[in-house]
Amino acid sequence: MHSPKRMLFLDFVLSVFRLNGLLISEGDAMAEKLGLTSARWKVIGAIALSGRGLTVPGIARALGQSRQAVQRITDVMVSDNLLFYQVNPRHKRSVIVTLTDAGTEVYNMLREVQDPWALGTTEDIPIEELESGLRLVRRLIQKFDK
Amino acid sequence: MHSPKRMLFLDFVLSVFRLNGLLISEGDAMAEKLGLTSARWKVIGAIALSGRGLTVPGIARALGQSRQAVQRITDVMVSDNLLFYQVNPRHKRSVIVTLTDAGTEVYNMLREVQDPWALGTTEDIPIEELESGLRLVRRLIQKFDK
DNA sequence: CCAGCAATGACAACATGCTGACATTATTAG
DNA sequence: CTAATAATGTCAGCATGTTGTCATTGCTGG
Repeated sequence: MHSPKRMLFLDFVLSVFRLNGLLISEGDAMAEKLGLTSARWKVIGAIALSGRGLTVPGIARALGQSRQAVQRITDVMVSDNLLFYQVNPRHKRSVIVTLTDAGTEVYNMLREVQDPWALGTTEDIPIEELESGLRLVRRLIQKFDK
Repeated sequence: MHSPKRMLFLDFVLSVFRLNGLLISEGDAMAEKLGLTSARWKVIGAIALSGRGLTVPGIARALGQSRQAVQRITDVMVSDNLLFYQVNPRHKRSVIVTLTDAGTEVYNMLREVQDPWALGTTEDIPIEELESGLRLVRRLIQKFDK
């Protein structure tokens, strides 16, 4: 009934909600100096990590979000000259979202803030704990993401 | 530079974002049959766990959210007869949010769905992994929540 | 006591996410 | 090849969260 595992898991779930909110705050604080928000560096990050460029639905799939939500963000970022829409030879309508030079520069500046933050945050946490935590989170993601 | 720990942590952060979205979807799916949303069972849960009743800012503090966000949810839930505002003898304006009988019933029905879900989700995950994952998440929360 | 500070409710503006619906373009099955 | 299906862009509506502001209430240090 009140099995320890059940209580433990619900505690874990609520803690993930809480951590999620705090991480977004942290991200917003870091991105603020660069005129970004956490939603925007998610998009920049997804494109940068892809190497090439991604379509809007491609970014959405990478981030696990709806394509409509991503579209709204990319439209604004194109207005802000961080991204541009490149003609897609493989699809007449679905353009490829690419980083402009300004976007690449912002991404690099972001990393100069983000990297020390990541290292500072984890300096007193053994790498094994991080690995095992990531494994758990991934496992749960896989379980829910069908 | 590209230290393994840094990459690991960023991976962890992005995975937490992803898991957060999936958990909200799971919560919405479970709560839907009861006419709730995940935002609302967070509020119901916070009140139920408190035993007595909580003020709106009290719920917000428990959930780590802004009091305005909670106020909006509780206002709707009072309209839906799940909650009611009880006069607070200790504060002329800040009422105490309490579960109605209907609200209590919904909370109990929710648990009948949620408990099997929690057990099913974790059936193939050792309790030690859950404990260590929770410890990590808590540690990060404490680090960011000042 | 009371003057200043903190907490609260109320309202507004905004950012971010979701879903639904529709038309258009791609892909696939037959 | 063609018809059905899937993917995409676009627009709309809505839920949930944030911050800011202001008036009111409560608390606290002199």
